[in-house]
Amino acid sequence: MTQASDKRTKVSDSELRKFVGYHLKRASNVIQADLAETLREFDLRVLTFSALVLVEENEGLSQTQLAEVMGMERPNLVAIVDTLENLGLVVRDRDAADRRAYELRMTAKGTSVCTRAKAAVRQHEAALLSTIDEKDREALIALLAQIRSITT
Amino acid sequence: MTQASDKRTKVSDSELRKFVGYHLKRASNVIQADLAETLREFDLRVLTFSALVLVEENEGLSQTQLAEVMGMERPNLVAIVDTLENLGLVVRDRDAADRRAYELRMTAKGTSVCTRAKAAVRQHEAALLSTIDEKDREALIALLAQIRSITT
DNA sequence: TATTGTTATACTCTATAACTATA
DNA sequence: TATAGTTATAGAGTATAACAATA
Repeated sequence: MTQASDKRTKVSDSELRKFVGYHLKRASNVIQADLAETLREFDLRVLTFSALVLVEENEGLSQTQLAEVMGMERPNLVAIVDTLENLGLVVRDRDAADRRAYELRMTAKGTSVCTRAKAAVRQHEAALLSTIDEKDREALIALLAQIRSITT
Repeated sequence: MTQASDKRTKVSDSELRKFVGYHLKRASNVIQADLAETLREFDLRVLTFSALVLVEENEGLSQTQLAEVMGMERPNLVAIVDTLENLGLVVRDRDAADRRAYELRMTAKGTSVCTRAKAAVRQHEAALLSTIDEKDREALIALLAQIRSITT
């Protein structure tokens, strides 16, 4: 029997659809999966890409600062910075004023990869969200930013 | 030195904020964390809660059907159904017509827990999103559903 | 042959506790 | 003592390959 059983009319998720969290997670999964695929050609994951963009925009910041702005714990950042350093995209400079800390800086290659990766992500996201007009996209971002800013 | 260094003006994420995926992930993290906390008193995680609600709405469905509607691979569902069965919330009934498959059914306890958990989630979500009016919340859900439906 | 459920496995993301070296 | 980075570890979520039982 290759086809579905007769009793298998259809599976409904209408109860779950009442919850914003359900929609949020499913939508996030779609975008994250596309994002991960887009970044693969640069040997970047979503988190290493985010970290790279943040270092570029805030050169010299410490790992503690990076962890804070990324909303994650410091230990989880070590492997991310290790990866970026091993790829030759970022360097750890000892902070002369506080020798416990590092100042994270871009390499020339890091800046180049960052620019190209951002362009690729912009392009893929635009294609993926092409059915949503500019006004709705801005409204969506505003609502998501509002949710994110909830302290809990 | 307890306070921040002078050079630490502020860390900016304005570059990342250009991407919908960034906002989506951060917002999703906030809601999922609250959801997980809400479900803890019922010994449920986000995925076991989702599965429980889906079994209640579609009694007799198979694990393959459940995996499909949840958007995940079959192997990952085994532990979820195991957990629900161990909690006494769901039972695996052998399908008489196809003895390879199970029909997933609610227990009385499962129905009771499901009803109370859904109420708790509704309540926590309403409180969390209280600053977003009904119209915006519906617009948000519509946009998220549209993104989710992208096949990729 | 193909499908259902399963085991084994691996990768990613997230979190906490405890260590080291500096401050 | 307190902080920056680190190690070790654990819990979740997700994915693929391969197997036994059944179709």
